[in-house]
Amino acid sequence: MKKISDSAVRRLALYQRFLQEAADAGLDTISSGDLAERGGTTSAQVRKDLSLFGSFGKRGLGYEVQELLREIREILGVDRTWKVALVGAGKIGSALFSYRDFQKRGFRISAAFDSDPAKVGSDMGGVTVRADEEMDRRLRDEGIEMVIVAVPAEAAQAVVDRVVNAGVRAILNFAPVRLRVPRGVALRNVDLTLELEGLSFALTGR
Amino acid sequence: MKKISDSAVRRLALYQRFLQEAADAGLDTISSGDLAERGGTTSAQVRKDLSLFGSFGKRGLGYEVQELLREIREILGVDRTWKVALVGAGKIGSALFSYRDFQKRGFRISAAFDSDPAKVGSDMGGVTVRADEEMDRRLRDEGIEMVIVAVPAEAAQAVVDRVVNAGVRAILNFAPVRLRVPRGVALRNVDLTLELEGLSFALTGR
DNA sequence: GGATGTGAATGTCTTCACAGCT
DNA sequence: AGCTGTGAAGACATTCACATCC
Repeated sequence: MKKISDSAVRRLALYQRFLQEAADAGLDTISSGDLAERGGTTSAQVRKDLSLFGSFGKRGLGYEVQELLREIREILGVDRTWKVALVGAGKIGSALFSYRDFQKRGFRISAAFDSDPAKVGSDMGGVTVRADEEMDRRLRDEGIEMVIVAVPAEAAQAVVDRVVNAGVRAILNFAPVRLRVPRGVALRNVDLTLELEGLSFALTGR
Repeated sequence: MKKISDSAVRRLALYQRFLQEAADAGLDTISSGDLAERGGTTSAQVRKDLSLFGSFGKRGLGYEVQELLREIREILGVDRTWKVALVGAGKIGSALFSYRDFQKRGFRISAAFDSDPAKVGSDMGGVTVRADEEMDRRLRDEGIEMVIVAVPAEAAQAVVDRVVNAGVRAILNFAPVRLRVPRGVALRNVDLTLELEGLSFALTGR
């Protein structure tokens, strides 16, 4: 098991998206140059990325769209459905819950939890918001594989500890804190304020 | 104007957050080691990052919390308020609108636009959602400096073209597309599905 | 003594350039 | 002829290690 950089994985996910578009447009083959252009990278980068996993192209021709799409989906593990739970049914949480793309791409949010009694029991598109206390048990019982954390910063670490303890090994965190997870648990952060601060820096220019 | 890497900027924004916490906790000085520990990096990295902008520490002592905080806020350009507009008042858009941290960190969303007549005219915490057609003029008139794009993927590029044309030079994009912007315009993408796909890859392990 | 600031060393990622297939 | 696959080169980022200063 080679070590694949985070940026390579991101690009693969992008290629997948472009390949899907190309497939929808009825294209049969696509070259590394085509993929590169759409992804804002170079053809060499595309070929290097793909070569990490095998040789999928035909020299002189390019890549067969359907075949490469299938390969990349398998590599990314998105050739199946993932069971996802949402912790925190506030504004961001509910927005994520009804985010169409998740469903479309095979990420099924089949459980939701909140510590606010006012929210517990409410229905979110077929899924009932459950009490915080039920979380640990239900995560296991329902075989949840990924958790989206959308709770206040102060609560996030405690939630994550419990989630990890319940056997979940992938976490997408929206709370603006640096979380600690054991080795072997995948963690991605979406830090909205950080992004705006990055823009601020770019405008301030230094 | 040196070239500063994206990751360095991200880390600076993190240090800023930790410094704020340290300040709130009443600490006077902090060492690169302390900052590193909280930020999941190394003390050498912290010092390198800071050294890109100057020498803020005292040997043998560390950094004076208040002073370093002030410096970093100035470097990032967050020692002021930014005028932000939101385009797309759907689920994600409205969630972002009421995201407390933006306000708290000096990002004031003072305008919102949507193309859906049903949403136009509605009030979002003191800001009235305006029609899409009014966007270009209002962006200029209100001196908007950053725009958050939360529209469907198909609409995003057109929105961005107009926004750039209206003089905005910083864009935070939530639509799952690769946008084209002219040089000189800062663009950050928050691609939620991409993040989940990254987790999927991590779990699938290859 | 203790922590910074920084050149040098190392490691990682990207780009180049071309041999090798189709 | 065209485009892939890939070593080698180059660029970039991180880590080391130590002289420097408080």
